[in-house]
Amino acid sequence: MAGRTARAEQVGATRELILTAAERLFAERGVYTVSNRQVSEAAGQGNNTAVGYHFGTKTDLIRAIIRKHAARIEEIRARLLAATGDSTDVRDWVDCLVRPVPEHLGALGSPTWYARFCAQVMTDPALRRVMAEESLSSPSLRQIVDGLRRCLPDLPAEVRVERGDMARHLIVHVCAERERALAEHTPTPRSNWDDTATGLVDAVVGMWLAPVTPTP
Amino acid sequence: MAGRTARAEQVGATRELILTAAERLFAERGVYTVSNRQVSEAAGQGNNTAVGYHFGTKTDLIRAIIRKHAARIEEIRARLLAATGDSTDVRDWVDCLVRPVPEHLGALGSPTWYARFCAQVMTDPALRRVMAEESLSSPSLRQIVDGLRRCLPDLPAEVRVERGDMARHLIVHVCAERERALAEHTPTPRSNWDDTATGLVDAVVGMWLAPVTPTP
DNA sequence: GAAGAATTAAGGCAGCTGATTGACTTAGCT
DNA sequence: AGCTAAGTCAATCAGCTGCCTTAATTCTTC
Repeated sequence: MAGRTARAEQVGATRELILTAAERLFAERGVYTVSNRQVSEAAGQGNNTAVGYHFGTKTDLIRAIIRKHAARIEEIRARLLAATGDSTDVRDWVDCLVRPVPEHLGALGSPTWYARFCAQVMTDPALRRVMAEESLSSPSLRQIVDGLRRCLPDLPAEVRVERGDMARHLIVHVCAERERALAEHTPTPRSNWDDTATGLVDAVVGMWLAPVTPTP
Repeated sequence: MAGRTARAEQVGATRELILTAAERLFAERGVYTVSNRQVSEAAGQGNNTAVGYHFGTKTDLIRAIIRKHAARIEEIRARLLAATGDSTDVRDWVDCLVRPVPEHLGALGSPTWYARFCAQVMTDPALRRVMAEESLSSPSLRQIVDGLRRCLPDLPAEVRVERGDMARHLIVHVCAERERALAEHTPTPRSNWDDTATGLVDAVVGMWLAPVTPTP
């Protein structure tokens, strides 16, 4: 099993090239306007069908991109979760919920494409299922939901899921917006990903603590 | 000019059929997976190229769909704006910002497709420009931004634009989410569009009033 | 070291796309 | 009534798509 280096490494490198090229093209031009051929070419593969060979369909490729980042993000979330313990401060749990994504983007170094990619996948009527499946497989997310529920026992269950959805959308789209601004050299409200996360946490905490107007 | 009825009415009806069919297909299957041909057929036009004839490119068709709804939404916003006057209550201005969209969707009657359509257009790297152009042409939106600024004079300018962006994304995606749930007969957090708007306003007001953590 | 498998390359195929074109139908004007 | 122009239809075009097939290359394993 010592001989797995040479070949397997080459294959892994090719896969990585394809994943990176795909993520970039998808983010910049849109998931549906970019063909598997173009991805293969952009990855430097003379092979027309490199994507098909290594990943299968475009949906499989997208799933692979998500998984690649999910691992890192999950690590960060687990770390923050450990630090939070059994806090009863809403902000601690919102930190766990919000910070992993911008922190991951910051760690990637400029420029990044993943947030714009995610925003598209989350919004597309066909692809949103893929993203949902991959997200649901994270046990740490469930822990955060539980933690928030314990902090806010009086909040009606429907409002909790409503505001959870809002937070999800907010995280992804604010990061995507900043990513786009960076790519286009447009001014951004915050000067780095860490401050972006802070602004996001401020807003999400405010949202979550907001009083609920009763509806008849 | 009295004789404009017969022919012009037919044409207007055909255009309307195409717009409705396109909006529905785009929302359900995705803007890029639906071809102009399929739109023409779904609109009952034996003509392959009805979309091209009446609207031009797909982008032009999308712009026409946006304009069609924008007029109604603008009316509602103007009405709410008049009622708000020169209030100094944040919630009044957030009402003006948030309620037009869900109220418009409610007035359309179930099922609707526009919110899902908008979510896609807003997120796509190429189409987002179209949506931005159409939105910027609304003077009443600028009034609301001004009103909010007067209510929150101590909020840093960057945080104001940041939270304005957040509100924009929240409105569209929460409405899209509810629309999707209605279409799939999945339970929704709120039982009608009016309550959805209330939940959205609660959250956006909380977000806007949230304290700002200083960043070095 | 040679047989064999995995990977990459290259070309070809049917199907669909947007866009153009010309023929046909119908409304509105004189 | 007859002409013009707008609207509708159907066929066609080149270009691109995903997918399949067939070499060529490279590494593994016996």
